[in-house]
Order: sequence, then structure tokens, then C-alpha cells
Amino acid sequence: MNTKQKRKLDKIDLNILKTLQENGRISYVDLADIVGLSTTPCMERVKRLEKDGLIQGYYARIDPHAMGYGMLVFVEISLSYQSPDAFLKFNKAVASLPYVLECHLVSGDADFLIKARIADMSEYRALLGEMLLTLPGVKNSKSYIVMEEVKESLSLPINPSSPR
Amino acid sequence: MNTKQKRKLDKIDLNILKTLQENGRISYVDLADIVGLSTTPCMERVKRLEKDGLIQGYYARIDPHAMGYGMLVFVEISLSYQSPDAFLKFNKAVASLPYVLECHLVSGDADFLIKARIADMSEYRALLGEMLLTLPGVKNSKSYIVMEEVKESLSLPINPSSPR
DNA sequence: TTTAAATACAAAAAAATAATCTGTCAAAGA
DNA sequence: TCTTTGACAGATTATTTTTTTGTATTTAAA
Repeated sequence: MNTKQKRKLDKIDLNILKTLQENGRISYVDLADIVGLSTTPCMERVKRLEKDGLIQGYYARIDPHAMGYGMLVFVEISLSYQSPDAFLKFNKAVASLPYVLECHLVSGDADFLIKARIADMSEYRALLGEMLLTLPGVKNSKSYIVMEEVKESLSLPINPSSPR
Repeated sequence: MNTKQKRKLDKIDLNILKTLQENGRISYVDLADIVGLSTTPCMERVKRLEKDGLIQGYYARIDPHAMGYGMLVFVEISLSYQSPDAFLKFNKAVASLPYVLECHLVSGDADFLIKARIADMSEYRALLGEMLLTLPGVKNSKSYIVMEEVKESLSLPINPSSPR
């Protein structure tokens, strides 16, 4: 059981989260200014938010196209037999594929939804082939090839003035 | 036409991108140490990578569940008539919905794939209802409710020793 | 109620880092 | 060869981070 006493987040905490979510490299001085604290308590709050797992990390977003990943694709995978073992194996195998940015177990007839960035069609074929050949129990797959990325954000709506 | 001279990325640049992608708040001192430069040229490279758009921003990842977003859902939307106007309107409307983290125009019969984080079933119904009622030309939708997030990463595979 | 302990904060000081400046070296082109 | 350019390291200054100290407020115990 988790007996860790989790403090409730106040407006200042939410404001910190909201700000860092949109500018992960802001200085504590500026952050403190925004949330209306001096730097010391502001930094203490950030450290606590990190320790408590509310802040899970800081990341630079790199342009995928400039990195040679011109193709974004979502793949839906159905497993034919649904033993827990097959699921575990599938999970592990997928987690180790670097092209696979996301993998989710979704409702319905035990499907996975996968998001992958690859260079082009040939890499797409390799990815599909590898996965379909390597992973056991795959019944069929359906792909959604992205033609236009309308929106891609990581920012959750956080409203400091009305905590949920 | 874009006549901007884009320098080719060398191993050091790729190493910088790879490092910042995984630790967006690292200091220039430590970053310079990792990539084998002194701080000045290292910082100059980072600034250039930012200016050239290869680094698109820095973000803290906030725990969605702690923020009250316990539910992750993918929604597939089909538009019935495919006038450019309907597409534009749909794009704009979707982009302004804060719950919608991603929206992609995917191949097939002109579908959109949407990723949204919401609190619970009632918010899910509100989201679907709002979208289906508000947005014109929506034919039908299909939802994938995420039961388990196997993997969710933002990090592209970057290999400094073999540039693509 | 009073005291003690804990918490949150600000301000000051010390340590570390960011940003700027200067000069050197090497490569490319005239 | 000479000049220009670009990338770099080292030194310097400005700023930020981190630590320390002290105060006010709250909470719990005496």
C-alpha cells in the first residue's frame, strides 16, 4: 500500500506545472516571478513536484522531419490468441522498438494501437514485416498513414485558478 | 523558395539533439562535457539548432493521471463531404479543443485520428457530443479507449555515429 | 493558553552556470 | 601567399542556482 502523504496541489503548484509544461527550460528566477514567489520556495516546490512524480521529466522536442522521419503512421494490431504470455511478450518486444513512439492496449477485441515515426515506405514495410513476423499471435493489422499533422501537443489543459 | 543555407548536422549536433531530447534541462556545462566541447561552441550550436527549428521547444512532461486526466482515448472521425472548407473548419475547431492532444489527417476515406486526454466517461461523452454536434460534415466516429499505456515516448531514435 | 515543532517563505551569501568577449587555429577561396 | 570565414578554447562578467539563515504562520502537544 502506498502510505505516502501526497500534498494537495495549490494554485501556485498548478501554475508551476503549467508554466514548465510550456517552457521546460525557464530559469527558476523567471518561474518564481511568474508564480509570485521568491526563487527559494519556488525551487523547493519544483523539486518536490519532481520527487513526487508529477513532473516526469524535461524534454526537447526535435523536428522529426529534419531527423529523417518523414513518415508518421498509426498501426492497429490484433492478437489472435489472448494468453497473458503473448501480451507480455508483445509489450516487451514493442517497447524495445525505437521507431515505436507509442503503444497502447485499447478496448475492443484486444488490440494494440501503435504510433511510429519512420523514414519512408521501405522502412514502413520493414517495420510491419519485422513486427508481423517476429511477434507471436498477431492476427492482422490495419495502418493509418498520416498525410497531415494538424496538431501535436504534449500540453495538458491546466487551469491554476480552478483546480480539478 | 527557401534559400536558407541549412548546414548539415555533424555527429556533435546529433549528440546534442539526442541528449537534449532526453534531458531538456541539462546545463550547457554538462552538455558540453558530454559532447566533447567547451561551453561556448556548445551553446552556440544549441542556439543555432533552436534558430534553425531543429529544436522546437522544451517541455516538462506532467503526469496526466495526477492532473485528473485518467482517460486516454483515440477517436477516428470520418467526414461525409470533403470540401476544402469543411476540412479547414474541422482543423481549426479541433486545434482549439484543449483536450485534444493530437489530430492527424490520415489516409483512407478522408479520416481524422484524434488523441485526447479526459477525466472520465462523462467528459468523454461531452467531448464526443460537442465535436459531433458542433463540427459540420462528420459522418461517423469510432473510439479506441486505452486500457493500458504500454509505451509513450517523445524521443526519436538519433544515432550520432551514423547520421541518416 | 503556552510551548514546541513543522512549514512556507524571503533575503543574503556562496557556488555554479550562462553569456559575452578575445584571441587562436585551420580550412577555403582569391 | 594573403584574406576571410568558421569553429573553437579560455577568460571575464552577468546571471542563476543552490545553500544558509532568519522570520512569520500554522499545527500539534504540553
